[in-house]
Amino acid sequence: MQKNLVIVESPAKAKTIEKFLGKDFKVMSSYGHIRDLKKKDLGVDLAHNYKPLYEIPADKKKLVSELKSAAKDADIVWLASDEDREGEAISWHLYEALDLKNKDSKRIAFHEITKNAILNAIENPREINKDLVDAQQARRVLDRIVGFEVSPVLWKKVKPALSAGRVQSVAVRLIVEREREIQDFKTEAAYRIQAIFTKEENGTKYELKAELNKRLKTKAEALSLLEHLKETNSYQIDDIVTKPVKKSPAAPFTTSTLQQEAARKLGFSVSQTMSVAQRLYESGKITYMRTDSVNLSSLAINTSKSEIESVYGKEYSKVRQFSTKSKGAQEAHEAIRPTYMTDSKVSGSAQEQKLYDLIWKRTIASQMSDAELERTTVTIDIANEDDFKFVSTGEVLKFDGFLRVYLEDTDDEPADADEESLLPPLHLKEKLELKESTATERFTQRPPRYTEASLVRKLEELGIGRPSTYAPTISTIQNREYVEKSNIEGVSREYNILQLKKGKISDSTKTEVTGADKNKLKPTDIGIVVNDFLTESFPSILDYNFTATVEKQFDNIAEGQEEWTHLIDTFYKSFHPVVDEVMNSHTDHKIGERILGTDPKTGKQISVKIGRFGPMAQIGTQDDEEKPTFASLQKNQSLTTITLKEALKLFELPRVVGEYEGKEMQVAVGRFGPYIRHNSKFISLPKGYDPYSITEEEAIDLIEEKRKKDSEKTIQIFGEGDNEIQILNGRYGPYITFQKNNYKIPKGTEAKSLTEEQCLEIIKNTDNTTTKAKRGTKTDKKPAKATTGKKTQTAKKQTSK
DNA sequence: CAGTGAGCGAGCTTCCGCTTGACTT
Repeated sequence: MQKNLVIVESPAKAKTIEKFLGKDFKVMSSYGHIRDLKKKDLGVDLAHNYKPLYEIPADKKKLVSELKSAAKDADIVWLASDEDREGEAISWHLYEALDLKNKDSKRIAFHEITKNAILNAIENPREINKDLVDAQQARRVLDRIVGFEVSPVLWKKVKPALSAGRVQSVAVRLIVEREREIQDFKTEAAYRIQAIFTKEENGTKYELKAELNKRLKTKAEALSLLEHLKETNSYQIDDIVTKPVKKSPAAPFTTSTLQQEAARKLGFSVSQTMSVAQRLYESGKITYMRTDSVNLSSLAINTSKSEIESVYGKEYSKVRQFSTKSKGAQEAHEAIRPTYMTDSKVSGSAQEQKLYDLIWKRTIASQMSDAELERTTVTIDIANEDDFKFVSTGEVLKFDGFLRVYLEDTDDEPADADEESLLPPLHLKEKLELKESTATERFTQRPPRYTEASLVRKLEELGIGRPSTYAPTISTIQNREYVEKSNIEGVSREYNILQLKKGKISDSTKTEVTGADKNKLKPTDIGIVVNDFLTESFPSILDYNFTATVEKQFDNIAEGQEEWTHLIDTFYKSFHPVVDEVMNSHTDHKIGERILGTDPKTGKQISVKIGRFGPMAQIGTQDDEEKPTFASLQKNQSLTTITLKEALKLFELPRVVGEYEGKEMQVAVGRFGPYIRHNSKFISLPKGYDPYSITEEEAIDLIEEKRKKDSEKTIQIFGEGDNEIQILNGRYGPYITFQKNNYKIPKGTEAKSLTEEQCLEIIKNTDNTTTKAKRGTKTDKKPAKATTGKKTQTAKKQTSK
């Protein structure tokens, strides 16, 4: 019907653009890429100069045929995907897949979604930039070759179904190396000397807090200083310096900075931030949320300016243009900002409102004046002492500027620096009285573990990964069980305090908790083993600069200075032989194996390594006549640190603790912790019970307790065996369970009064296709917990035998 | 949902970057 077909990447964008263009234009969306390398095998024809073998993925077939027929009907097809490497490739794939050779098709691009920008783009169409497309093909093919050649090496050498890649493997490396730094970190103690001085002026008493200009290494030094203070007790203000300080607002949000601030200020996970932002974007409240640009459109700058001037006054406004400094940024979009700067609040869920508020404030603040402070530094001289002085600083806010709206948080661990505050009136050469002085033993801080958001920041800094992949990458390395979010309990540590007060020096000890961590990324044994293997075998790929180096070469291709196949050829010729060599290299021990010693009972070798189901210990070797025996490591144990004694203990389980009702009670540790098995039922051991020492009586009590709880859970039971219908009390209220399916009880129905017939009715009326479909997708998808994958594997094995 | 695990078979797993979807016990 319409003469013109415009194709953009995102449906939300299509909707807005259609409004601007009027009825001669139909706007459709490609939903990102429409073609990709073959899903199976390498997808690159090595024998024919690395020809990429493209296919339309199954879930895109319908869309592509719709686009194709719409293109057929149109006079002109406008390819309006983003103006970056990936966007250019999307246009080219559309051109090829929709068969636009004999059609009038034009490539256009716009950075802002405004009527002017779009009309301007339509007046200035161009050809598809094949060099840029080739740069994308090089990127795509390189990633495929790396991923699909290195992963199989891991399957063979470490464990099936593992993965390696240009981005994920480096992300894991960062986390492993940080953990090593933490392990190797040696804390150093030093004494921090603080003092409180007093003075009087016009009948008012003032206090002044100050700190010694140096920390003292030993207790003896600290003590001798306090002794000196006690003896001389004479202090005078030596210097007062006041200077203005300016603070400037941070740039508007990119994907990465939004993820960081939402984590710090709102406690959102990286993926949570993205899905909330997606909803805000789809409802037209914010601009696109996957961007590496800090640029604001002139419209946004102007509306911010008038908003600031009307709400806060002219002196709060300062127009700023930010420039992107992150490596490899492609800047196809604007920064993340509110669509309408005049809306300081929006409707929606609590999360949406909070995230929007953050985005609004950050954007507004970025267009506001600097905050102006006055910082005063006072130096206090100690009589008969040349090396040491006390120093006190105070800050006065002269003009709040952008601070009125927004201050960026930092990731730094809470430092023990005092908050800088207002100083009392002070004069040069003035004498002060010492009220007290305290020497506190302080320790250097170990490096922090990465959070999801700080890992994203590091990856961005290294130019690794893209806004659209930060969240998925973090999921991948956790799904593969290379890293996990851990809660680490701290240990308590003593520290020493010396205090001079009223002419006496006291010495006391206090304790503090140190090393605790919550929700931080920590490598697993598999992560450590895989990382060490990869960094040794493929050092160039694991190099932190690998991406940055190849990005430069992609740029050369984009500028037409190099053939993309030439780059890939050079890479492959040096890379592939290494893969072959590593794959075929024979080692007499498995990757990551540690030999701990010999079993005192049998004299056989005890070792630990990664097995098919994760880290395990084993007695004996495959060369022994008898088969070796195995035991999984427990959750809190690690391949790298487990001792012979701890390993031997693992083989004491499962253990029979006794009998109850004529059936054995067996204790063991499973995936969900220690449990008792009795009459083929499982009962978890609550905290405080040790599977190695639990007694028969304790076990019986726990079984009885569990039975009591279960009976409270059950409301009614009908039938028996396969026809058993249970009405249970669940987390979300009562529900019916029948043949391993759960059914909702209609609102307003009393669960207790249901009859068997009514239950069957509910079961019959529940749309079974949806529950089945749900189950289908669940197994199709990546196993959320690794168990589904393992289950099918073992099941297959058994049937084949 | 808690067991498993060292060699005949057969075939599976895997990358990075663009996009959104359909779900609730």
